[in-house]
Amino acid sequence: MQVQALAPARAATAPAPFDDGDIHVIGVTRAYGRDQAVFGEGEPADYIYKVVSGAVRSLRLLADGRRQIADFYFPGDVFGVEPGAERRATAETLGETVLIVARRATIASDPDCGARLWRNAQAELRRSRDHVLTLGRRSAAERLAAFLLELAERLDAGRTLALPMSRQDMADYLGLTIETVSRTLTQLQGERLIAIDGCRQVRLLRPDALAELCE
Amino acid sequence: MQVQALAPARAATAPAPFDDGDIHVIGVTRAYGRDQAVFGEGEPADYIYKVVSGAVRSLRLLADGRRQIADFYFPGDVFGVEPGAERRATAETLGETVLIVARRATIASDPDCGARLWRNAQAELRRSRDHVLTLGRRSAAERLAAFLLELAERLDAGRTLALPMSRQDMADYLGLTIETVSRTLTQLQGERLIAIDGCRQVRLLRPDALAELCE
DNA sequence: CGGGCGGTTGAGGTCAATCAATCAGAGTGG
DNA sequence: CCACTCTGATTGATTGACCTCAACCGCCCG
Repeated sequence: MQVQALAPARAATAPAPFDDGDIHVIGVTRAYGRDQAVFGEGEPADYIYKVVSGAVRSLRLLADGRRQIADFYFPGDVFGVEPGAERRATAETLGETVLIVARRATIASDPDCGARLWRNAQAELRRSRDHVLTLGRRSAAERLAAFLLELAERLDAGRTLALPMSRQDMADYLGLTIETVSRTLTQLQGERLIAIDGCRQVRLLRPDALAELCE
Repeated sequence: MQVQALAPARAATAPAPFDDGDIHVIGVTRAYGRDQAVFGEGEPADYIYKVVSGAVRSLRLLADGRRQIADFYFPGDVFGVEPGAERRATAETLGETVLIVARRATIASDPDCGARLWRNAQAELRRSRDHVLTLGRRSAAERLAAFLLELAERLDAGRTLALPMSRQDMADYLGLTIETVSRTLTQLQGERLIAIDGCRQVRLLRPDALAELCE
């Protein structure tokens, strides 16, 4: 769980555009190591980011160390766009990750950047609303089922899913403990809804039944 | 908890602008009774709304009836703006409520409506992120403390807070049961952090201590 | 071979849910 | 004005899902 906040990002290469998706900005690609901080809560929000490869978690901490992951970002996702001057959450890489980084001001040069930012914010809001439903009202098994299905969709994986995050990250996203995540996964495996092939690989044997669990 | 979905909204008066705040649209004011549906999940998302007086809850239901309130809207708040064609949640009034209603298309006529929609979505997203932290990682007492403080701020109440919603609504927002909400409020009262004057009125005796509970 | 790390499994504890009365206030009708 | 009812809130007793604490496992790497 240690984050190498001070380790420098690994080399900035030539400028590259935010080419796919609908937010276009000229930026610089940057490679990060595992568990590196991209930005921290309270820092100035001067840059925006787009994931090229790898993955990022956005999280908040309570004073006693309790941790809640608000969202994950995968290739193609834009993150770090905020209306205020200050970051309201910390962003960290999950594994080796490449990002495009652009000054926040850059994006305003886009003629209808407003509409694009809006759609981007709406996509995050939609996920956040699903997340609220999951955290507020679903059981551990239902949380895991919803999580695996969402992940399969966002990663465009078929039924074989390579988990980009640790059990701890899953727990902190789902509002559970690492032990409950582990137990619940083996329970789902026992019910033949999933198969676990090494701890970072899951096959969805019955996506229909998983979806039913989420109603 | 019954919603009078079929009861007609009470009279539409002369056109009125979305005058304050930053989203401006010509619309029509409309009065709703208590617990009336403004729109339902799955319906077409053709209109947007602004609260004039009263309050609105936005909620989702699981198949077995579990209910999660995603957000409340108070005077000045705009809600019902969605990128898709279909509503992803139900909106219902809490008590007697007046809304301005406008066709969704109307808003696009605003030159930089994109930027305004973006700020609006960001405000909702910010609240949703706080909500995720609360649901994922806080105890019942911490949830209530955070809720009361947020409410006081959004309603611009001082220390004396008129709750616009029932215990059931609070429970469904906070991911608790009505019994736990009730018990926890009396516990906070016992600790002299709040005083309860009739079940719809709360005084925050020690907002500092409540804030500390939330870290 | 030994140590470390992430994950799994087990035993027991805890906080909130559930089930069940009881209570308080608002509205109704005698 | 006082029963009576209905609804929402409170309180109590018990249960249960998930957490905590602890041991263990498997894998990687030195």
